[in-house]
Amino acid sequence: MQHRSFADARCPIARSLDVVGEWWSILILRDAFRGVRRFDDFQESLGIARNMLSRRLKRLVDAGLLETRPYSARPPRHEYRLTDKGRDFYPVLMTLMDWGNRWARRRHSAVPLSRLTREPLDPVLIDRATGQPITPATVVMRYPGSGAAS
Amino acid sequence: MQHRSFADARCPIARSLDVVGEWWSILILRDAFRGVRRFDDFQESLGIARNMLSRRLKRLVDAGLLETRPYSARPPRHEYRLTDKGRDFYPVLMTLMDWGNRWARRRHSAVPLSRLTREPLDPVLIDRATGQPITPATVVMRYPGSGAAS
DNA sequence: TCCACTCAGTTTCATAATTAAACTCACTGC
DNA sequence: GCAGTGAGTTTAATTATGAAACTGAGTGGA
Repeated sequence: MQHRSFADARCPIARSLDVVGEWWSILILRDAFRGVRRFDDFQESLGIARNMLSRRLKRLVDAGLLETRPYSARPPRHEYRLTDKGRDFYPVLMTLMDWGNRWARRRHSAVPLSRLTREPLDPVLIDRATGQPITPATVVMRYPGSGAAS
Repeated sequence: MQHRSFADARCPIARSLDVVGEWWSILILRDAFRGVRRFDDFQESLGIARNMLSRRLKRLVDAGLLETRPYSARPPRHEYRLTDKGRDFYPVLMTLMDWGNRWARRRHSAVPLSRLTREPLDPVLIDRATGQPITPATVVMRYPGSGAAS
């Protein structure tokens, strides 16, 4: 039982997609951030086929974004929880959410608010060191063999 | 010729994935940001099957992230270019890239640098209004029916 | 003891998506 | 003419996905 791979080891985007690029994986992570932990709850929340859910969870656990934790010994039951690696995926979900709210708007949509101000969030990506916004114009890529290009 | 849909219209993440969640779509956008514009160049760069590339490009054009532009009338030829909607997808690619570089590291990997300092970027998501970092702890979601939850 | 129920899957089979390779079509340049 | 280019389609074989039924360890009640 393989999963497809984009296999361009030099590209960090391709490597990320190797782990989360399959159908459902990102929505499973979204649910995990919402607090969903159990097999049947994921299944009902997503409407995913049970065998697919089983595979995706396995993959996410193998990749280290989720971990299983027993919450009952008798009967033996466990739940799926985000690891640090999984929690660190949050910015991807937020930028996806923001893009969806900006460009694929619907009348009724979930909106992220600042916990402080209760105002809708306006997420911006900046560089921690310089404070500069990160845009195609402010970034150069450095590829394995030295140099730099846009 | 349908494409699958997650169909949860209230979730902006699901709506985004409706457009870019299929295999290859995100890597096509990545290549577009790198400057790739022509069918055969995408095909060679990605190693994608030509009929799949054709479908994905069509979908991305229909969804408004790419547009076709003739660059020669005789012979009739066109290229694919990012629209504003497509360019606005950049933060998703950057957060994916950052996650990949942090958690799926390889010896030789492309790394984004600040154009100013030529130092590796350390992308952080902040709220434009408050300047606060955006993390699960600083966000509450507002769902269509009023209230708020984590 | 028997029966119904829960959770977390697995199995089976039908349907849909993806791939590789070959083919099309409108040109150009020799 | 004839080979070559760019941008795709078509076809047939391979994979992935989905729906529904089934499994297995255990609980709780009659």
